[in-house]
Amino acid sequence: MIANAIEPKTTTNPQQQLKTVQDLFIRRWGEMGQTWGINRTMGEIHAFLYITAQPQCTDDVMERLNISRGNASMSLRALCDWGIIRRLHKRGERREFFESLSDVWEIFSIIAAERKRREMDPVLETIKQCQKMLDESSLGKAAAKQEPVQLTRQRLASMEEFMAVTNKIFQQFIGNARSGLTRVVKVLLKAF
Amino acid sequence: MIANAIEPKTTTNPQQQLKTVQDLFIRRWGEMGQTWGINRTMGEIHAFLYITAQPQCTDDVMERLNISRGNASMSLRALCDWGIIRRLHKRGERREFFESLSDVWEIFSIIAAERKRREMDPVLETIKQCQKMLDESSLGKAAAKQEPVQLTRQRLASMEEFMAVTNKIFQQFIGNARSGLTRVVKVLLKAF
DNA sequence: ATAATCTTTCAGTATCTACTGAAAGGACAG
DNA sequence: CTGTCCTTTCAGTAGATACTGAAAGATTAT
Repeated sequence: MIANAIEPKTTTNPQQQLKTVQDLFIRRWGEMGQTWGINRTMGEIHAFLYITAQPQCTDDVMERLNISRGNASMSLRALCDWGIIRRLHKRGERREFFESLSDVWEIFSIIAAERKRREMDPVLETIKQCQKMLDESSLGKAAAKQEPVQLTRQRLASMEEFMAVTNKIFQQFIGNARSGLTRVVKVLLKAF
Repeated sequence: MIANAIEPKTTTNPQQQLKTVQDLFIRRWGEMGQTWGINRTMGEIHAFLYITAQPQCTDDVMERLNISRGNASMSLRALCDWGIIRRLHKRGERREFFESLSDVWEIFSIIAAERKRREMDPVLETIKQCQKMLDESSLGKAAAKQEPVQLTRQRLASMEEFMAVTNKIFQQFIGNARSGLTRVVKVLLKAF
């Protein structure tokens, strides 16, 4: 509230500067969100809650990001469903507030887990199904030996191996969310 | 070409079965592609080239996936630009053929590298810029100590640490594409 | 040169996704 | 119960993205 009167080094006031910085972050985070299964607006809302590090209500969000009430409501709910922000009731306040999880690693881990479930798991399942449909007992011995079948089976096998291994990495990461990223990385960096 | 005449175990013929299996894989891979910065059609084309493991020409792609010439042409070019499929000239053939990279780990590594470049790098840069705009020399000592500023600076710092570390992991993975995933994973699995 | 074969481009269109604003739905206060 | 304050829902619309098909551009054969 109190403007810093004697401060020759800057021309813009600190309040304004803080807002500018936050907006910078918000915009970038929103862009990034788009490619993470979270759309721009959801990304921006999350960024706003994260970067301010203070509970905000629906109107705060609407004002800051210039979005409609409906959009704010739906996006906030979606973020709650993801689990990367939380509802918060303030004593004596009628309206609801929202805050972001503070632990970045936890946030990332939640998103990673969801993406694994929605994207990788179905592919792995499909690959297994495909392999069954191409084995000898399904096709017959002679047919199973034809070149096109063999080639496809090989490709399926390589892909399965890759996915299985990637899945394990994900699980390790997700499972170790609490211990932070540092440990994982130390191990990795030492190994190479 | 030669149908397997005496094969009591299956009712559908092997050719048909192979196609069905491939289509299953193609559809799933296409869906997954959407969330990887590659749209459904591009994903499907890549899946088709990968799973058949044989060079295919533009008309093959159009026919198999029921898409227009224009779409096929543009998507194939985009996949070439990504570097996950390659053009291939056949002796005495006028038209061009395409084939997928065969090494899954290499494919993944190319995509990961591109995503890091397009998504993570800009965010890291923005964070650094934000931090500069909030340090004492920009805001003045008194202003820099205000609570909202402190909170934002903390959040920026946590995020930077996280991103820096994630970046390193990516680089390790990308840099070790040739050696395969297995090595990375063995290290990880042992560590926990 | 002309024709034949294949590829690329792009304006127009279809399809999908995100957003708005107004109306309906709680929840609490008096 | 009635009014106030806040949230949610959703039909309609705006905006973004993907796709088509036809025309123009290349390349090789004759």
